[in-house]
Amino acid sequence: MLSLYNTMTRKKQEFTPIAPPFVGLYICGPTVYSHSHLGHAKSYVSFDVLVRYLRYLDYKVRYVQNITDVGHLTDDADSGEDKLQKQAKLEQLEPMEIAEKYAASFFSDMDTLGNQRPDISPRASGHVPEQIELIKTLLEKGYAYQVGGNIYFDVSSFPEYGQLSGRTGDDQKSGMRISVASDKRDPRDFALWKDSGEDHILKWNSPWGWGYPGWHLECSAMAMRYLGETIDIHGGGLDNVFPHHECEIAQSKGATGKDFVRFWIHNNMVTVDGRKMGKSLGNFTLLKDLFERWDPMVVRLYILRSHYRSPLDFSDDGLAGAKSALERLITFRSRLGDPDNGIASQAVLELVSSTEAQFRKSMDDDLNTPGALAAIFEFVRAGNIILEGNPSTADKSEMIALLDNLVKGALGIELSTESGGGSSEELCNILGELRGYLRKNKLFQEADKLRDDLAEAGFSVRDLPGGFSEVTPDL
RNA sequence: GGCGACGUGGCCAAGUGGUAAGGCAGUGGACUGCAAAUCCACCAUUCACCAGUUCGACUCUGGUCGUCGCCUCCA
Repeated sequence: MLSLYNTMTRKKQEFTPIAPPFVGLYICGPTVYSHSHLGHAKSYVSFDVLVRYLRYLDYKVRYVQNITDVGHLTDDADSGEDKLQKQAKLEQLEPMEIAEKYAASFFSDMDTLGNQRPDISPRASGHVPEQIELIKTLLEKGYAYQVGGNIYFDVSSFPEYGQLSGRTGDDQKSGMRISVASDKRDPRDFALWKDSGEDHILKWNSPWGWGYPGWHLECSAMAMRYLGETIDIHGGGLDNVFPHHECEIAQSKGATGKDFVRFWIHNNMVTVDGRKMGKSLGNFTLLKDLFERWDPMVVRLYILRSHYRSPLDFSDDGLAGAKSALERLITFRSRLGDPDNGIASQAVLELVSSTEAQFRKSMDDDLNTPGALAAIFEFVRAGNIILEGNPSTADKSEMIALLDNLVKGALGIELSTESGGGSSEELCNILGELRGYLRKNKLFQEADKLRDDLAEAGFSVRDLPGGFSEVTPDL
């Protein structure tokens, strides 16, 4: 039975959906005004594994993840510049060109990491009517008030505010940097709709004049549109708990009178030298840059080697460790060869089923991927021992199926052996044969020169029994 | 200042009230022409520190120190 840590209750709870086998899942997506960084990778890999594991458990998941393409402000809630508009000015493009460009970049990076696409990727800009409707309802019910062209949510009207984060918003004393907007009744109140003013490019017409929706509103509107008024799971980064998710709850429950979310799931942050990696700190590593130095699956494994609720401190040593670990998995997979039919031996069937049980036990415990990986590595050791004894192809196929199911299926780690494509594979075979020939004729100096040269070019050589050498490209 | 999380071997990282998974790195051995891969063995009497509860705590309670996050857009 899967249990998940619910931020709302601050404990692990058995997960059951409202209407099994269907699960509605909403994850806060990125604001698309720059390329994605490692922080995004950790977040979306974590949630991808949640989706994959739910599907592995045979749930029918609808995975919704928004794209925020309505500019929100660079500063606090009431001043500063629209981020998309700012970037548009910089790149001399339309704001929507910025959104399009970086949304495409985001999807491409996520694909590279092996994340499954969300079932729906709704854009905030495409759901302004829904947001306006939500505001109308909140105004009617007395949860919101209008000041000129601005609409604010009246936090004092919603006593549950603060339940999720344990923060009411009025405990802000010294040390905080908020500058209170003059037209709010209460500093805790937050914008539902903002008057666009003169220089705001992204704007829509509304009953309150030209303007644009508040940041928190889009998630409420889109989540409810596609998943209903009460959704099973809502996730996002830990840094979104307050104020973003707190405000979402207030808006949504205020409007519908129903509980908005049953399970709140939050993943922890990526740090660099112990400091949070963030756009505003300028210490982020772009995924596109990272992928030039590290295989995307190395990055994925690196992320999954720590728990999603723990911070991940980014380091090259860590990546190097993950790379070695991944190579161990890939080597094992390639030793298994191609799958075939047949009945596996009792010993292998037992190994496979105990591995799967161990794997599930860890994953059921709030997606404990480090524990699940430990089960896999124990399996790899046992499997390597079995391979020494020349097992049947049926045995090997059984082990392949397990890897496909757990490592590839549930964790999304691709253990592909061919990365170069057909022609380079053929070339590798020819070079492997050449080294085999040289060794057979005891021309060791020449054979080793070939091996050294290949190593320099990024290929590993392994001598196999039978006089043939295997040449494979490094990760 | 308020709220919250965390502190496990050289590095990373799980974990249970009954005496510490796994990965990386390292050491020794088997295998190899030499390697690589693989296997075997070794690698935390100890889980920040100090009290307390308990027959027994790394795991529960209290305190101390340290690190980090949120309180402003951020995954």
